[in-house]
Amino acid sequence: MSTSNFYEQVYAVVRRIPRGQVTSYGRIAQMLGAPNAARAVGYALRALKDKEADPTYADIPWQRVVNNQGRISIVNPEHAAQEQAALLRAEGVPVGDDLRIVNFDRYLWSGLHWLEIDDIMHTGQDPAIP
DNA sequence: ACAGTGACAACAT
DNA sequence: TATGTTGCCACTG
Repeated sequence: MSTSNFYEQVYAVVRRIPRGQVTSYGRIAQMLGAPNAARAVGYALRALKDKEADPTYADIPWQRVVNNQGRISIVNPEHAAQEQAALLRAEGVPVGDDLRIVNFDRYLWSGLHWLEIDDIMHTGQDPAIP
């Protein structure tokens, strides 16, 4: 079971990323008050692959999260990176052949502040947090 | 309890 | 610019 609070917080934030915009693992970590947990954020998204069957996690726009350089970080499986690139392009985010988002700063999501996150996690606004 | 893992990031060459 | 190295953190068996 992986109903860990950290994972759920990551998912709650990712759900808020607007279509056509992106953010980074590190920025999400900062929003959650754990500035050094960027890797853990990536780990949380990686874990989604094992939750595909659960509809609770079916609507998470994981493709909108890239590394701090505006580049897709998935290494394997092979096709995964191309899949993420395709999903982003489909929503208007230009991704170069080098898997880097063109004009990254232009599509960067402003993000959430800790007060908003605290609200989301405590009022049940987020579908995943009953 | 503890060592291993990985969709990171910052820094050093 | 392009690699390589090091620190980090939450989760897993």
